Amino acid sequence: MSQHKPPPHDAAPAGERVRDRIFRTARELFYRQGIRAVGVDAIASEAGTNKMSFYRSFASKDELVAECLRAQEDEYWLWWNTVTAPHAGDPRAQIEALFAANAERSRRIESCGCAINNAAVELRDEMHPGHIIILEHKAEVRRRLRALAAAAGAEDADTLGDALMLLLEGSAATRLTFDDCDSAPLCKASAGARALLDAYLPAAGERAAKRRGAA
Amino acid sequence: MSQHKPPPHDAAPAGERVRDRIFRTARELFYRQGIRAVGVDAIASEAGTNKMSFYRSFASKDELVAECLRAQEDEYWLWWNTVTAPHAGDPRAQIEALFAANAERSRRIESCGCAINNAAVELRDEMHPGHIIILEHKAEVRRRLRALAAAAGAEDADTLGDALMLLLEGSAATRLTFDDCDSAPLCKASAGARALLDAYLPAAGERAAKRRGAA
DNA sequence: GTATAAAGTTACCGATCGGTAACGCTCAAG
DNA sequence: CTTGAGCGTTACCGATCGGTAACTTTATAC
Repeated sequence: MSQHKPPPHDAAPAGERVRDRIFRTARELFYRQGIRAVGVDAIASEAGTNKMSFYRSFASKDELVAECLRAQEDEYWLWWNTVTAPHAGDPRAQIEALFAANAERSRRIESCGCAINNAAVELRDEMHPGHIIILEHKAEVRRRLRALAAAAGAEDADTLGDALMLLLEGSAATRLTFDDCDSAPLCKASAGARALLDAYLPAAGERAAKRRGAA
Repeated sequence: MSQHKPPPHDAAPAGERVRDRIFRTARELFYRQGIRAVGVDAIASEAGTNKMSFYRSFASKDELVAECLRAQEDEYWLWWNTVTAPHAGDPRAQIEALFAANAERSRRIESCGCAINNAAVELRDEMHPGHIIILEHKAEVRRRLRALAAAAGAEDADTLGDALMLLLEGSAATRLTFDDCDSAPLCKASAGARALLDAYLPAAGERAAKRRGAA
């Protein structure tokens, strides 16, 4: 009985602390099965430990949830910045790159839509520590999309930015109800975004006409 | 001790049976607080009765949830048909009417987005009796939007239909995270839909250009 | 008035929930 | 070698969950 754990859990970074294992496991389970559907017992045992170790690392389940949401937000902006960086100075290209990357990511089988939107559905209590994180994150997404629309020279940047956001959020929202990744509605989000950009960016009119004429 | 109940619950249709009261109360609570957040005890007592009467009318909570989803779907198509009927024969007008009515409804303070999408987030278990209802409902929404796009003469009807669906679903999804009804992103869904229609309906090109020129 | 169905009432079940107490082991730093 | 942090283990708590048994009361129909 020298070694009790024949690393039963998927690829764990070397030297990963118990807290990190719990955290990673919790994010995975919350995302795949829902926050309310996963108890702390399930998280702990799936992470190869037990409830006591859980509560040595986290004050409560609610606090863990909030921390998961913060991590989700950080990763999201990291993703956002990575996707847009190659097109610095070209706001339209940045928007199109966001939609392309979003489609690519959302189409993956493991995708269950937007973790933060899903959390918004499950955490209706405004006193939940994760509530404010959700609101602020979505407000920032909106702000950035509107800013991109303005930078691209849109006549009505706020309308364009909001419409783009609806396409993005719609992509995430429909992900759970259309499991065939290759024919889901979200595959058309990029096309929709392009049409919106053509409609709202003054210099894009002729380009759109040309493309339509060629098709 | 002649009368125990001084009608403590909001406007109840005369002669409403206990089962109907429970059902109406459950739909309301599920929608406002979430399905998993509401127990059968809470439903029963909020409906002015108790758990035993609940289980005399419903086989289980899961079956009640499924029945709520079926009712939600019925009401949705009733709404849809009512909104589109005045514009029979004019698919584009029907689409625009759907977006206008959707915005009007979603902007109401009591709105918590799409009950069926919210259920999809909470009921991840594919064995739940409500799961199939959700999938079929969304598939039908998609089918109808694509059909409307085709009837309107869109070059790529499936893409237009799907893009419109993303706008609609995005409107619902963002409802929970933007509580200011008058400035929420969903207020721009109609404008986005119009731009998409202009882009995909061949005869609409000049109309859009004229509108943009006049603006 | 009586039969019958609908609904209220109390008490209970096993399971699970989030969360805690107390103890023992291991391993690395000093 | 000692100390202490980190972690595993077992047992437990009160609350709530979905669901049921058995009995009583009320209202309706004939």
